[in-house]
Amino acid sequence: MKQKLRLRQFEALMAVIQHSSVTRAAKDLGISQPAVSRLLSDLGQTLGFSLFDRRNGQLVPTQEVRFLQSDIQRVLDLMDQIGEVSQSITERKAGHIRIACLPGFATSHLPGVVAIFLGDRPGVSITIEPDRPERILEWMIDEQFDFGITDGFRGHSAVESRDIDVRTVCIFPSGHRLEALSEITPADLADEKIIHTRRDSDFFKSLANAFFESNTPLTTLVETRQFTAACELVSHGVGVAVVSELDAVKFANEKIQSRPFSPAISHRLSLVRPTLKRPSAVTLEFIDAFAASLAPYQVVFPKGL
Amino acid sequence: MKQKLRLRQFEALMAVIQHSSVTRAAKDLGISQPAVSRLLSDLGQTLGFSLFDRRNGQLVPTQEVRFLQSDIQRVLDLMDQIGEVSQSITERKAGHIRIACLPGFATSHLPGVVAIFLGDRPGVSITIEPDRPERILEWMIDEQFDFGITDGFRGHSAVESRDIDVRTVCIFPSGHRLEALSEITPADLADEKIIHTRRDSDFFKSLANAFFESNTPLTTLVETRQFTAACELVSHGVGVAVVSELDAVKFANEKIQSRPFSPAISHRLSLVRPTLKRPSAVTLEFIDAFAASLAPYQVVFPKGL
DNA sequence: GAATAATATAACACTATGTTATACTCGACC
DNA sequence: GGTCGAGTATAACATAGTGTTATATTATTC
Repeated sequence: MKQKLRLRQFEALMAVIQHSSVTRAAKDLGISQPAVSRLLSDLGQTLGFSLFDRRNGQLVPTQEVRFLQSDIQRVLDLMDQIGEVSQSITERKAGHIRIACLPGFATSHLPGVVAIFLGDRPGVSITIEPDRPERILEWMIDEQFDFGITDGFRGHSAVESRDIDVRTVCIFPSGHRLEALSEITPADLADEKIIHTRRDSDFFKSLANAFFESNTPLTTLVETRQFTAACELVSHGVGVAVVSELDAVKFANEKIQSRPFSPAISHRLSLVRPTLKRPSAVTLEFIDAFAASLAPYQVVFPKGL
Repeated sequence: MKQKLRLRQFEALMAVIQHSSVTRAAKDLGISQPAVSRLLSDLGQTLGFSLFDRRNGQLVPTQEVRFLQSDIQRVLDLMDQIGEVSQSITERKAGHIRIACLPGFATSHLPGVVAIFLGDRPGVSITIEPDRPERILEWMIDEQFDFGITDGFRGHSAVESRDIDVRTVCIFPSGHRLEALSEITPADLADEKIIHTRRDSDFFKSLANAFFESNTPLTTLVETRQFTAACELVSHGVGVAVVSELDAVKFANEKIQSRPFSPAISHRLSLVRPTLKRPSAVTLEFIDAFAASLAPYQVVFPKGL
């Protein structure tokens, strides 16, 4: 017999083994007895050996069948599992998201968002890969990741982005004379050594421009890539800095103080993903969840703008 | 969609993933392109999400599909495996045989037969369980074993047996005065202390009868259940014995000699199996192979009997 | 924008799987 | 031994899954 093995036949077989009776198996499967009867005889033909022996009116599986039984059960279980997983996927309860982000996010803001997101979705898993913006951009273009969190993004045809401007604040060590002020301007920082981001970064340019506009010289103390590093330095009393409010709140403790900076300078984050690659539903949900998590820190533009 | 997941759809899916093209997948599966096309769309409907994205004319599986891919592949592999195993079973190349036997067989004659039998059948496995005849009989009745090798079997409705009479020989230590004889009679053993099997065994009764007929007293030295033990004792020079030729040849070495015994006494072995339980094809093959292996030791009855 | 290739859709054929009706098989019981 | 009933197999037919060919639609390429 060149017939193919069919799942339905296996289902019938296992049901009959379980119930030792074609009639009961049929009832269990919710179909008629003759249907089961034929499924079995077809299967027997295909396999080439008899499946059951009668013994006092009971059907007992032959040794050959018992030999195959565990494999057959495994197939049926796997099929069920696939069904369940695909169900989870459509309900956005399963899937995998690969996230590339700036190092600062990997350690501070992102984990909290991820934890909440996964809490409700037992089947979802997430990979987080922190690196420099240039590398994140590459990864998006290569479609190696589903979602990226970066800054200084200039746009790219293969990358779709959604920009979020986050408020920034001036931070300084506790007990500093600036503590007396409720808002800090460049002029207030005239005599301070400043920790700031790289000179080629957009954020530095905005900052430098603010100082230039108020005719205040900007004295560099440390130049760093990351706001986190700046916060760390300030908390050790090394100097003052203007950083994203997002980072400032993570570092808020007795050693560090923050005040709004005027003129308001925003730090532009870009939530990016590969344009051409169709994102999975969970990925989109995650991006939304992440964007929402940033809302409290987001710059609210005046309506007129 | 309440549709059921079908194997054929999975086959189509994997083929398309492999070839990145519906047309090539169809060619690979040996069916028409529209058939594959519909299998995919049906599967997509059932699963509830799209399966592929087009990219430069290539079809790339969505993340959801990749998430399920390994499970799907496993199902297909398992189905193949089941097909192959069942093929092996019908070709008598796979299965399992549970053998219960007398302890003597487990160590001497049986392993050789098993080794040759398995050599030609890579998928077959065998369990050997040595024990006393009473236990072997129980196991047959309970159908816990497929095949038993025993002696002193009296018949039982639930057990089918095939008796084989094995020649017996008289064994004695090398250098013994019996070495001079070409055949040994009870009279020759009149002054010997004899190692023999239990008094309630059939074999002992035949032996005792032979002595009785020739008016020779039978002096017991050791009473043992097993021929193997008797051989062992004889090889240590303890005494003489009449044992199955089967055991005698295994112990044939410089320390031990054997001669035919007259009158000829046979040792009746019974190859047994559960009557009601339909034996697997490999089991029957094995029983035949085992019976054949005993042929050289079997008593040839005169035609007139 | 036309030509070509790939894929989807339509209409239909055959097989798997379901149905109901009915015949067979076997142990229980008189 | 004959009858009964339970369980199972077979027959005849309906429906859904899976195949076909023909054709429309869509994507890619020049």
